[in-house]
Order: sequence, then structure tokens, then C-alpha cells
Amino acid sequence: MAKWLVKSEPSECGIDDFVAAPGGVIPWDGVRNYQARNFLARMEEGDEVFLYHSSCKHIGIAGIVKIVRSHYPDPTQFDPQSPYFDSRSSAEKPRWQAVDMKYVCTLPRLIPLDELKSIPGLSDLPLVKKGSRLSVMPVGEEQWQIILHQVQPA
DNA sequence: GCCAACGTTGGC
DNA sequence: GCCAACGTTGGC
Repeated sequence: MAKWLVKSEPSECGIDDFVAAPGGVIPWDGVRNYQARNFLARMEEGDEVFLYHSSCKHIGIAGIVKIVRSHYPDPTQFDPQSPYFDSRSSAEKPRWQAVDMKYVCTLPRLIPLDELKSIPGLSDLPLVKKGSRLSVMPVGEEQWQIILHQVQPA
């Protein structure tokens, strides 16, 4: 089962929004980057995902969610009222995908970006690379375990 | 609020 | 197909 990481501004959708959502489920839509979309499309039901808080006071990994519905056409691309509307998309040829994610847990402590950057085993993670804007990325099993261990320092 | 880094667009 | 211009991301 694959592991992932997604970025989000907590003012838009943070781990607390998952806690408050009906059934803990939130559709992950509005992704408008091809590389990120391609990763979204590879997510499968049951895959676990780190939720990263960006552009806020406490930047870092805040919790874990999981995929409860794999990719389907992102409805916001068809909605002229939506900021994510894309006139180049059609029902026959949808350009963008969404998945549904469900709350799993809030980490006992948020793991800050600078801490993640300091761990040698994570140097390949796009998240810690300078200037990386990728908002959906795969996390290797080994990387996943390293991050989990980091929650409770020995 | 600033600005470096990035992805996308569009003219050629 | 190249690349300059532009808009956006996201840490600081």
C-alpha cells in the first residue's frame, strides 16, 4: 500500500477540518498541477497520507488521513462558479481528478519543516527541496517510518 | 509583505 | 520547439 503527502493551507483545509467534517471525509479537489494530478490518480483506497500545513504559523506535518475513494473527475473543473473552473475540461475529457480522504489521526506533535529538512533520510523528499511547489507527492515506506519515529524522539 | 523559485502560457 | 513574460506558491 502506497504512502503519500499532500500540502494544504490550514486556513483552507487543515487536519482540524478533517476532524470537523461529516464522517471525517473531505474531497481533495482543486489540484491544478499535472504532476500532482498524476500522483492523485495513482492513489488507491486505503493508502495513507501525511497532511502538511503550508503558508501558516506552524509549518509542518500535522496529521494522517487516508484514501477512501480513488480518483474521479474533479467536479470543480465543471463549475463556472468555482475558482477551480477550467473551461478546457469537458465531461468526456476531464482534465483534473479528485480523491476523497478521511481523517486517521492528528500527530501528537506537529513535525516542523526545519526538522524534516534536518533528517538525512528525507533528503529525496520533494517537500524539503528548495523551491519545490509540488503539492502531492509519494512518500517511500522508509521515509514514512522515519517521519513517524520523529513524532516521539527517543 | 517580500521575493525566489517554479510551472504555464503564448508569440514567434 | 524555444523561451520570455507572467501568475502562483510558499518560506521567511
